Amino acid sequence: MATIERKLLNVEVANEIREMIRVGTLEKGDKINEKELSMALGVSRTPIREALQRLSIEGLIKIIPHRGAFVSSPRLRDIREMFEVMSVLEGTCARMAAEKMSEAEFKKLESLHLELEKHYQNRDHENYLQVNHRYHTYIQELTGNRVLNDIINGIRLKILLYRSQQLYQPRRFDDSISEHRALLEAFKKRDPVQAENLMKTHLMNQCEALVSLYADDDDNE
Amino acid sequence: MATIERKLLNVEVANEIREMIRVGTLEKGDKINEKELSMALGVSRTPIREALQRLSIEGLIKIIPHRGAFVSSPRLRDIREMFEVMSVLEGTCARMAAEKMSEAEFKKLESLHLELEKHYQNRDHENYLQVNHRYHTYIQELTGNRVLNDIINGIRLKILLYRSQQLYQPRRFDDSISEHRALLEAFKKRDPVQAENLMKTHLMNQCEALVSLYADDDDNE
DNA sequence: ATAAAATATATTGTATACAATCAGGGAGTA
DNA sequence: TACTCCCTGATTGTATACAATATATTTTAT
Repeated sequence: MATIERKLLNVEVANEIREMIRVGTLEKGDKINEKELSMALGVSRTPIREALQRLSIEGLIKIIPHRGAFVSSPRLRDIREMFEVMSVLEGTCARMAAEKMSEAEFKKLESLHLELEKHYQNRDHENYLQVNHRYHTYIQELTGNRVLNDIINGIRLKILLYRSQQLYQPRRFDDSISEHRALLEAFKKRDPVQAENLMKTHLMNQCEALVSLYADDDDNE
Repeated sequence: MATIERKLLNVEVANEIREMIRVGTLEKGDKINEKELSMALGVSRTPIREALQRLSIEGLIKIIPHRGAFVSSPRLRDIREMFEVMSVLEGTCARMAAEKMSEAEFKKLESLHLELEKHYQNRDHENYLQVNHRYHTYIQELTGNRVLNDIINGIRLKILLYRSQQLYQPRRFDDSISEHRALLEAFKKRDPVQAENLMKTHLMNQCEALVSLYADDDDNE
Protein backbone atom coordinates (compact mmCIF):
# COMPACT_ATOMS: atom_id res chain seq x y z
CA MET A 1 0.00 0.00 0.00
CA ALA A 2 1.30 3.36 -1.02
CA THR A 3 1.96 6.13 1.41
CA ILE A 4 -0.90 8.55 1.33
CA GLU A 5 0.45 11.71 -0.15
CA ARG A 6 -1.17 14.49 1.75
CA LYS A 7 -0.97 17.56 -0.39
CA LEU A 8 -0.53 21.04 0.86
CA LEU A 9 -1.31 23.85 -1.49
CA ASN A 10 1.87 25.76 -0.80
CA VAL A 11 3.91 22.74 -1.85
CA GLU A 12 1.86 22.31 -4.99
CA VAL A 13 2.15 25.97 -5.84
CA ALA A 14 5.90 25.90 -5.30
CA ASN A 15 6.16 22.93 -7.63
CA GLU A 16 4.06 24.77 -10.16
CA ILE A 17 6.22 27.88 -10.10
CA ARG A 18 9.40 25.82 -10.15
CA GLU A 19 8.10 24.06 -13.21
CA MET A 20 7.21 27.35 -14.88
CA ILE A 21 10.77 28.44 -14.34
CA ARG A 22 12.16 25.14 -15.52
CA VAL A 23 10.29 25.12 -18.80
CA GLY A 24 10.78 28.82 -19.36
CA THR A 25 7.27 30.19 -18.83
CA LEU A 26 8.84 32.36 -16.19
CA GLU A 27 12.18 33.85 -17.08
CA LYS A 28 14.87 35.52 -15.08
CA GLY A 29 13.85 38.94 -13.90
CA ASP A 30 10.14 38.34 -14.37
CA LYS A 31 7.90 39.64 -11.67
CA ILE A 32 5.51 37.23 -10.03
CA ASN A 33 2.20 38.86 -9.27
CA GLU A 34 0.51 37.21 -6.31
CA LYS A 35 -3.08 38.01 -7.18
CA GLU A 36 -2.63 37.08 -10.82
CA LEU A 37 -1.07 33.77 -9.92
CA SER A 38 -3.66 33.05 -7.26
CA MET A 39 -6.44 33.50 -9.81
CA ALA A 40 -4.61 31.43 -12.40
CA LEU A 41 -4.14 28.55 -9.98
CA GLY A 42 -7.48 28.96 -8.27
CA VAL A 43 -6.15 29.33 -4.76
CA SER A 44 -5.89 32.23 -2.36
CA ARG A 45 -2.84 34.36 -1.89
CA THR A 46 -1.91 32.59 1.33
CA PRO A 47 -0.44 29.42 -0.18
CA ILE A 48 1.07 31.50 -2.97
CA ARG A 49 2.98 33.60 -0.52
CA GLU A 50 4.10 30.58 1.46
CA ALA A 51 5.38 29.03 -1.75
CA LEU A 52 7.25 32.21 -2.60
CA GLN A 53 8.98 32.11 0.76
CA ARG A 54 10.17 28.60 0.01
CA LEU A 55 11.41 29.48 -3.46
CA SER A 56 13.26 32.51 -2.17
CA ILE A 57 15.26 30.29 0.15
CA GLU A 58 15.96 27.94 -2.72
CA GLY A 59 17.32 30.99 -4.47
CA LEU A 60 15.05 30.69 -7.47
CA ILE A 61 13.35 33.97 -6.76
CA LYS A 62 14.22 37.14 -4.95
CA ILE A 63 11.73 38.88 -2.74
CA ILE A 64 12.14 42.62 -2.50
CA PRO A 65 10.17 43.98 0.46
CA HIS A 66 6.97 45.69 -0.56
CA ARG A 67 7.94 45.39 -4.19
CA GLY A 68 7.30 41.77 -4.89
CA ALA A 69 8.88 38.51 -5.97
CA PHE A 70 11.11 38.35 -9.01
CA VAL A 71 12.65 35.36 -10.72
CA SER A 72 16.33 35.44 -9.87
CA SER A 73 18.70 36.77 -12.46
CA PRO A 74 22.12 35.84 -11.19
CA ARG A 75 25.00 38.07 -12.08
CA LEU A 76 28.01 36.81 -13.93
CA ARG A 77 29.79 36.48 -10.64
CA ASP A 78 27.02 34.33 -9.22
CA ILE A 79 27.14 32.04 -12.23
CA ARG A 80 30.85 31.56 -11.83
CA GLU A 81 30.47 30.86 -8.14
CA MET A 82 27.72 28.34 -8.74
CA PHE A 83 29.77 26.52 -11.34
CA GLU A 84 32.79 26.55 -9.09
CA VAL A 85 30.77 24.74 -6.44
CA MET A 86 29.09 22.51 -8.99
CA SER A 87 32.40 21.37 -10.40
CA VAL A 88 33.55 20.35 -6.95
CA LEU A 89 30.30 18.59 -6.11
CA GLU A 90 29.81 16.83 -9.41
CA GLY A 91 33.48 15.94 -9.39
CA THR A 92 32.90 14.33 -6.03
CA CYS A 93 29.92 12.45 -7.41
CA ALA A 94 32.03 11.15 -10.27
CA ARG A 95 34.73 10.00 -7.89
CA MET A 96 32.30 8.26 -5.56
CA ALA A 97 30.41 6.71 -8.44
CA ALA A 98 33.61 5.39 -10.00
CA GLU A 99 34.57 3.88 -6.68
CA LYS A 100 31.43 1.87 -6.23
CA MET A 101 30.01 1.39 -9.69
CA SER A 102 28.79 -2.10 -10.51
CA GLU A 103 28.99 -3.56 -13.98
CA ALA A 104 25.24 -3.24 -14.45
CA GLU A 105 25.42 0.38 -13.42
CA PHE A 106 28.20 1.01 -15.89
CA LYS A 107 26.15 -0.58 -18.66
CA LYS A 108 23.31 1.75 -17.84
CA LEU A 109 25.67 4.71 -17.94
CA GLU A 110 27.07 3.51 -21.23
CA SER A 111 23.62 3.32 -22.75
CA LEU A 112 22.98 6.89 -21.70
CA HIS A 113 26.23 7.87 -23.33
CA LEU A 114 25.19 6.17 -26.56
CA GLU A 115 22.03 8.22 -26.53
CA LEU A 116 24.18 11.29 -26.22
CA GLU A 117 26.23 10.19 -29.22
CA LYS A 118 23.09 9.70 -31.27
CA HIS A 119 21.75 13.18 -30.52
CA TYR A 120 25.19 14.58 -31.19
CA GLN A 121 25.25 12.95 -34.62
CA ASN A 122 21.87 14.51 -35.33
CA ARG A 123 22.95 17.86 -33.96
CA ASP A 124 19.90 17.69 -31.75
CA HIS A 125 20.76 20.15 -28.99
CA GLU A 126 17.46 19.87 -27.22
CA ASN A 127 17.56 16.14 -26.70
CA TYR A 128 21.29 16.16 -26.08
CA LEU A 129 20.73 18.51 -23.17
CA GLN A 130 17.91 16.36 -21.90
CA VAL A 131 19.93 13.15 -21.92
CA ASN A 132 22.95 14.99 -20.60
CA HIS A 133 20.82 15.97 -17.65
CA ARG A 134 19.78 12.36 -17.06
CA TYR A 135 23.39 11.23 -17.36
CA HIS A 136 24.60 13.63 -14.68
CA THR A 137 21.64 12.89 -12.47
CA TYR A 138 22.33 9.19 -12.71
CA ILE A 139 25.91 9.62 -11.55
CA GLN A 140 24.70 11.70 -8.64
CA GLU A 141 22.28 9.04 -7.61
CA LEU A 142 24.96 6.38 -7.69
CA THR A 143 26.64 8.15 -4.78
CA GLY A 144 23.64 7.41 -2.58
CA ASN A 145 24.15 10.69 -0.78
CA ARG A 146 20.84 12.56 -0.69
CA VAL A 147 22.26 15.71 0.84
CA LEU A 148 24.70 15.92 -2.02
CA ASN A 149 21.91 15.28 -4.47
CA ASP A 150 19.65 17.97 -3.09
CA ILE A 151 22.35 20.61 -3.17
CA ILE A 152 23.34 19.81 -6.72
CA ASN A 153 19.75 19.76 -7.93
CA GLY A 154 19.17 23.11 -6.31
CA ILE A 155 22.10 24.75 -8.01
CA ARG A 156 21.37 23.11 -11.33
CA LEU A 157 17.89 24.56 -11.39
CA LYS A 158 19.32 28.01 -10.90
CA ILE A 159 21.88 27.53 -13.64
CA LEU A 160 19.04 26.35 -15.82
CA LEU A 161 17.73 29.89 -15.78
CA TYR A 162 20.33 30.37 -18.49
CA ARG A 163 19.65 27.21 -20.46
CA SER A 164 18.53 29.23 -23.45
CA GLN A 165 22.05 30.42 -23.97
CA GLN A 166 23.60 27.07 -23.17
CA LEU A 167 25.46 24.88 -25.58
CA TYR A 168 24.10 26.51 -28.65
CA GLN A 169 27.55 27.24 -29.92
CA PRO A 170 28.75 24.43 -32.18
CA ARG A 171 32.26 24.47 -30.80
CA ARG A 172 31.02 23.79 -27.31
CA PHE A 173 28.84 20.98 -28.62
CA ASP A 174 31.90 19.23 -30.04
CA ASP A 175 33.94 19.74 -26.91
CA SER A 176 31.15 18.52 -24.70
CA ILE A 177 30.79 15.16 -26.41
CA SER A 178 34.51 14.52 -26.43
CA GLU A 179 34.69 15.33 -22.74
CA HIS A 180 31.91 12.85 -22.22
CA ARG A 181 33.82 10.21 -24.16
CA ALA A 182 36.84 10.65 -21.93
CA LEU A 183 34.62 10.54 -18.89
CA LEU A 184 33.08 7.26 -19.96
CA GLU A 185 36.54 5.78 -20.37
CA ALA A 186 37.42 6.79 -16.83
CA PHE A 187 34.28 5.12 -15.51
CA LYS A 188 34.99 2.05 -17.57
CA LYS A 189 38.41 1.83 -15.93
CA ARG A 190 36.82 2.66 -12.58
CA ASP A 191 39.38 5.40 -12.14
CA PRO A 192 38.02 7.71 -9.41
CA VAL A 193 40.73 10.34 -9.65
CA GLN A 194 40.47 10.70 -13.38
CA ALA A 195 36.69 10.65 -13.30
CA GLU A 196 36.70 13.42 -10.73
CA ASN A 197 39.15 15.56 -12.67
CA LEU A 198 37.41 15.09 -15.98
CA MET A 199 34.06 15.91 -14.49
CA LYS A 200 35.44 19.03 -12.88
CA THR A 201 36.94 20.36 -16.08
CA HIS A 202 33.80 19.39 -17.97
CA LEU A 203 31.84 21.62 -15.65
CA MET A 204 34.32 24.47 -15.73
CA ASN A 205 34.37 24.37 -19.53
CA GLN A 206 30.61 24.53 -19.56
CA CYS A 207 30.86 27.54 -17.29
CA GLU A 208 33.27 29.33 -19.56
CA ALA A 209 31.12 28.62 -22.60
CA LEU A 210 28.10 30.05 -20.84
CA VAL A 211 29.91 33.04 -19.47
CA SER A 212 31.55 33.96 -22.76
CA LEU A 213 28.16 34.02 -24.50
CA TYR A 214 26.88 36.11 -21.76
CA ALA A 215 29.67 38.52 -21.04
CA ASP A 216 28.52 41.20 -23.47
CA ASP A 217 25.02 41.13 -22.03
CA ASP A 218 23.89 44.39 -20.52
CA ASP A 219 22.04 44.17 -17.25
CA ASN A 220 24.31 41.69 -15.53
CA GLU A 221 27.04 43.19 -13.44
CA MET B 1 23.88 57.02 3.24
CA ALA B 2 23.14 53.55 4.49
CA THR B 3 20.79 51.21 2.77
CA ILE B 4 17.46 51.30 4.51
CA GLU B 5 16.88 47.85 5.87
CA ARG B 6 13.25 47.19 5.37
CA LYS B 7 12.19 44.51 7.77
CA LEU B 8 9.64 41.90 7.03
CA LEU B 9 8.16 40.03 9.94
CA ASN B 10 8.61 36.62 8.37
CA VAL B 11 12.32 37.25 8.01
CA GLU B 12 12.55 38.43 11.60
CA VAL B 13 10.62 35.45 12.83
CA ALA B 14 12.80 33.06 10.84
CA ASN B 15 15.89 34.65 12.38
CA GLU B 16 14.32 34.32 15.80
CA ILE B 17 13.56 30.63 15.38
CA ARG B 18 16.96 29.96 13.84
CA GLU B 19 18.56 31.60 16.83
CA MET B 20 16.43 29.55 19.22
CA ILE B 21 17.71 26.45 17.50
CA ARG B 22 21.29 27.71 17.47
CA VAL B 23 21.42 28.43 21.18
CA GLY B 24 19.45 25.36 22.10
CA THR B 25 16.14 26.81 23.25
CA LEU B 26 14.62 24.62 20.58
CA GLU B 27 16.04 21.15 20.30
CA LYS B 28 15.82 18.48 17.71
CA GLY B 29 12.41 16.88 17.60
CA ASP B 30 10.68 19.76 19.39
CA LYS B 31 7.35 20.76 18.05
CA ILE B 32 6.82 24.38 17.12
CA ASN B 33 3.35 25.54 18.01
CA GLU B 34 2.23 28.35 15.73
CA LYS B 35 -0.21 30.03 18.07
CA GLU B 36 2.11 29.81 21.03
CA LEU B 37 4.97 31.31 19.05
CA SER B 38 2.78 34.00 17.56
CA MET B 39 1.74 35.11 21.04
CA ALA B 40 5.31 34.95 22.33
CA LEU B 41 6.58 37.12 19.49
CA GLY B 42 3.54 39.34 19.34
CA VAL B 43 2.73 38.76 15.69
CA SER B 44 0.00 36.91 13.89
CA ARG B 45 0.30 33.38 12.60
CA THR B 46 0.80 34.57 9.03
CA PRO B 47 4.44 35.63 9.31
CA ILE B 48 5.07 32.66 11.58
CA ARG B 49 3.90 30.25 8.94
CA GLU B 50 5.85 32.01 6.22
CA ALA B 51 8.97 31.74 8.36
CA LEU B 52 8.33 28.04 8.91
CA GLN B 53 8.17 27.51 5.17
CA ARG B 54 11.56 29.13 4.80
CA LEU B 55 13.10 27.09 7.58
CA SER B 56 11.73 23.87 6.18
CA ILE B 57 13.55 24.51 2.91
CA GLU B 58 16.71 25.26 4.85
CA GLY B 59 16.19 21.86 6.39
CA LEU B 60 16.16 23.10 9.95
CA ILE B 61 12.60 22.01 10.53
CA LYS B 62 10.32 19.43 9.05
CA ILE B 63 6.70 20.21 8.34
CA ILE B 64 4.35 17.27 8.56
CA PRO B 65 1.04 18.07 6.89
CA HIS B 66 -1.70 18.80 9.38
CA ARG B 67 0.55 17.78 12.21
CA GLY B 68 2.85 20.73 12.50
CA ALA B 69 6.45 21.85 12.34
CA PHE B 70 9.16 19.97 14.18
CA VAL B 71 12.81 20.81 14.62
CA SER B 72 14.73 18.43 12.41
CA SER B 73 16.32 15.45 14.02
CA PRO B 74 18.58 14.01 11.38
CA ARG B 75 19.22 10.31 11.40
CA LEU B 76 22.67 8.91 11.66
CA ARG B 77 22.72 8.46 7.93
CA ASP B 78 21.87 12.12 7.39
CA ILE B 79 24.68 13.20 9.67
CA ARG B 80 27.15 11.11 7.77
CA GLU B 81 25.92 12.47 4.48
CA MET B 82 26.15 16.04 5.70
CA PHE B 83 29.68 15.54 6.93
CA GLU B 84 30.64 13.86 3.70
CA VAL B 85 29.55 16.95 1.82
CA MET B 86 31.03 19.26 4.43
CA SER B 87 34.42 17.63 4.19
CA VAL B 88 34.45 18.15 0.45
CA LEU B 89 33.29 21.75 0.68
CA GLU B 90 35.46 22.80 3.58
CA GLY B 91 38.35 20.97 1.95
CA THR B 92 37.75 23.07 -1.11
CA CYS B 93 37.71 26.21 1.01
CA ALA B 94 41.01 25.25 2.53
CA ARG B 95 42.53 24.64 -0.88
CA MET B 96 41.26 27.93 -2.29
CA ALA B 97 42.29 29.84 0.80
CA ALA B 98 45.79 28.38 0.73
CA GLU B 99 46.08 29.37 -2.91
CA LYS B 100 45.33 33.00 -2.42
CA MET B 101 46.12 33.74 1.21
CA SER B 102 48.04 36.96 1.87
CA GLU B 103 50.51 37.29 4.68
CA ALA B 104 48.15 39.50 6.65
CA GLU B 105 45.41 36.95 6.24
CA PHE B 106 47.67 34.23 7.46
CA LYS B 107 48.55 36.27 10.52
CA LYS B 108 44.90 36.65 11.30
CA LEU B 109 44.42 32.93 10.94
CA GLU B 110 47.39 32.30 13.16
CA SER B 111 45.99 34.51 15.87
CA LEU B 112 42.77 32.55 15.75
CA HIS B 113 44.78 29.39 16.09
CA LEU B 114 46.54 30.76 19.14
CA GLU B 115 43.20 31.44 20.72
CA LEU B 116 42.33 27.83 20.09
CA GLU B 117 45.53 26.74 21.80
CA LYS B 118 44.72 28.87 24.80
CA HIS B 119 41.26 27.40 25.24
CA TYR B 120 42.72 23.96 24.71
CA GLN B 121 45.20 24.52 27.53
CA ASN B 122 42.34 25.55 29.77
CA ARG B 123 40.20 22.65 28.66
CA ASP B 124 37.55 25.21 27.84
CA HIS B 125 35.33 23.32 25.42
CA GLU B 126 32.77 26.04 25.07
CA ASN B 127 35.16 28.73 23.94
CA TYR B 128 37.21 26.31 21.92
CA LEU B 129 34.12 25.46 19.89
CA GLN B 130 33.31 29.12 19.51
CA VAL B 131 36.75 30.05 18.19
CA ASN B 132 36.86 26.92 16.11
CA HIS B 133 33.71 28.13 14.45
CA ARG B 134 35.27 31.53 13.74
CA TYR B 135 38.36 29.84 12.38
CA HIS B 136 36.46 27.74 9.88
CA THR B 137 34.24 30.65 8.94
CA TYR B 138 37.26 32.81 8.28
CA ILE B 139 38.73 30.27 5.88
CA GLN B 140 35.44 30.07 4.07
CA GLU B 141 35.31 33.80 3.66
CA LEU B 142 38.80 33.89 2.23
CA THR B 143 37.51 31.96 -0.77
CA GLY B 144 35.27 34.88 -1.70
CA ASN B 145 32.64 32.47 -2.98
CA ARG B 146 29.30 33.36 -1.45
CA VAL B 147 27.45 30.39 -2.87
CA LEU B 148 29.96 28.11 -1.22
CA ASN B 149 29.62 30.06 2.00
CA ASP B 150 25.86 29.87 2.09
CA ILE B 151 25.79 26.14 1.51
CA ILE B 152 28.35 25.45 4.19
CA ASN B 153 26.64 27.71 6.70
CA GLY B 154 23.37 25.97 6.05
CA ILE B 155 24.76 22.54 6.67
CA ARG B 156 26.72 23.67 9.69
CA LEU B 157 23.61 24.96 11.37
CA LYS B 158 21.99 21.58 10.92
CA ILE B 159 25.00 19.76 12.29
CA LEU B 160 24.88 22.18 15.19
CA LEU B 161 21.68 20.52 16.29
CA TYR B 162 24.05 18.00 17.77
CA ARG B 163 26.53 20.40 19.29
CA SER B 164 25.68 19.23 22.77
CA GLN B 165 27.28 15.91 22.05
CA GLN B 166 30.19 17.37 20.14
CA LEU B 167 33.78 17.32 21.23
CA TYR B 168 33.04 16.55 24.83
CA GLN B 169 35.16 13.48 24.69
CA PRO B 170 38.71 14.28 25.83
CA ARG B 171 40.31 12.13 23.20
CA ARG B 172 38.62 14.03 20.42
CA PHE B 173 39.67 17.30 21.99
CA ASP B 174 43.32 16.28 21.78
CA ASP B 175 43.01 15.04 18.22
CA SER B 176 41.21 18.17 17.14
CA ILE B 177 43.93 20.54 18.26
CA SER B 178 46.70 18.51 16.71
CA GLU B 179 44.79 18.40 13.44
CA HIS B 180 44.53 22.15 13.66
CA ARG B 181 48.25 22.44 14.23
CA ALA B 182 48.98 20.46 11.10
CA LEU B 183 46.46 22.55 9.22
CA LEU B 184 48.11 25.77 10.24
CA GLU B 185 51.44 24.43 9.00
CA ALA B 186 49.91 23.68 5.63
CA PHE B 187 48.56 27.21 5.40
CA LYS B 188 51.90 28.61 6.47
CA LYS B 189 53.50 26.73 3.59
CA ARG B 190 50.63 27.75 1.35
CA ASP B 191 50.22 24.14 0.37
CA PRO B 192 46.74 23.84 -1.16
CA VAL B 193 46.76 20.07 -1.61
CA GLN B 194 47.82 19.37 1.93
CA ALA B 195 45.47 21.97 3.35
CA GLU B 196 42.59 20.39 1.48
CA ASN B 197 43.44 16.88 2.60
CA LEU B 198 43.99 17.84 6.22
CA MET B 199 40.75 19.75 6.33
CA LYS B 200 38.87 16.85 4.83
CA THR B 201 40.18 14.34 7.35
CA HIS B 202 39.63 16.87 10.14
CA LEU B 203 35.98 16.96 9.19
CA MET B 204 35.64 13.23 8.74
CA ASN B 205 37.23 12.63 12.13
CA GLN B 206 34.81 15.04 13.69
CA CYS B 207 32.03 13.09 12.03
CA GLU B 208 33.23 9.80 13.41
CA ALA B 209 33.56 11.25 16.90
CA LEU B 210 30.03 12.54 16.76
CA VAL B 211 28.60 9.40 15.29
CA SER B 212 30.31 7.10 17.77
CA LEU B 213 28.83 9.02 20.70
CA TYR B 214 25.55 8.87 19.06
CA ALA B 215 25.39 5.38 17.69
CA ASP B 216 23.83 3.82 20.77
CA ASP B 217 21.15 6.45 20.86
CA ASP B 218 17.59 5.19 20.49
CA ASP B 219 15.34 7.08 18.17
CA ASN B 220 17.80 7.56 15.36
CA GLU B 221 17.64 5.01 12.63
C1' DA C 1 -10.80 -2.34 34.21
C1' DT C 2 -9.74 -2.18 29.42
C1' DA C 3 -10.58 -1.08 24.85
C1' DA C 4 -13.14 0.81 21.25
C1' DA C 5 -16.31 4.54 19.78
C1' DA C 6 -17.94 9.09 20.01
C1' DT C 7 -17.56 13.65 21.15
C1' DA C 8 -15.08 17.80 22.22
C1' DT C 9 -10.97 20.62 21.90
C1' DA C 10 -6.91 22.18 19.85
C1' DT C 11 -4.10 22.92 15.82
C1' DT C 12 -3.19 23.37 11.21
C1' DG C 13 -4.53 24.94 6.39
C1' DT C 14 -6.90 28.27 3.52
C1' DA C 15 -9.52 32.32 2.47
C1' DT C 16 -10.66 36.84 3.26
C1' DA C 17 -10.28 41.55 5.28
C1' DC C 18 -7.70 45.35 6.42
C1' DA C 19 -3.33 48.23 6.64
C1' DA C 20 0.94 49.88 4.71
C1' DT C 21 3.64 50.80 0.82
C1' DC C 22 4.52 51.44 -3.88
C1' DA C 23 3.83 52.73 -8.97
C1' DG C 24 1.84 55.65 -12.25
C1' DG C 25 -0.51 59.70 -13.99
C1' DG C 26 -2.16 64.31 -14.11
C1' DA C 27 -2.00 69.24 -12.37
C1' DG C 28 0.67 72.83 -11.72
C1' DT C 29 5.05 75.57 -12.03
C1' DA C 30 9.37 77.15 -13.92
C1' DT D 1 9.33 70.75 -22.33
C1' DA D 2 10.83 69.17 -18.07
C1' DC D 3 10.17 68.76 -13.37
C1' DT D 4 7.93 68.27 -8.90
C1' DC D 5 4.10 67.34 -6.12
C1' DC D 6 0.04 65.11 -4.94
C1' DC D 7 -3.34 62.00 -5.60
C1' DT D 8 -5.32 57.50 -7.05
C1' DG D 9 -5.20 52.62 -7.89
C1' DA D 10 -2.67 48.56 -7.42
C1' DT D 11 0.20 45.43 -4.80
C1' DT D 12 2.28 43.69 -0.90
C1' DG D 13 2.29 42.68 4.23
C1' DT D 14 -0.29 41.42 8.34
C1' DA D 15 -4.22 40.08 10.97
C1' DT D 16 -8.29 37.70 11.48
C1' DA D 17 -12.02 34.40 10.27
C1' DC D 18 -13.41 30.09 8.83
C1' DA D 19 -12.71 25.11 7.36
C1' DA D 20 -10.40 20.73 7.69
C1' DT D 21 -7.76 17.64 10.21
C1' DA D 22 -5.67 15.79 14.22
C1' DT D 23 -5.39 15.07 19.26
C1' DA D 24 -7.47 14.57 23.72
C1' DT D 25 -11.26 13.35 26.55
C1' DT D 26 -15.29 11.12 27.72
C1' DT D 27 -18.51 7.66 27.06
C1' DT D 28 -19.94 3.11 26.22
C1' DA D 29 -19.59 -1.75 25.85
C1' DT D 30 -17.38 -6.06 26.87
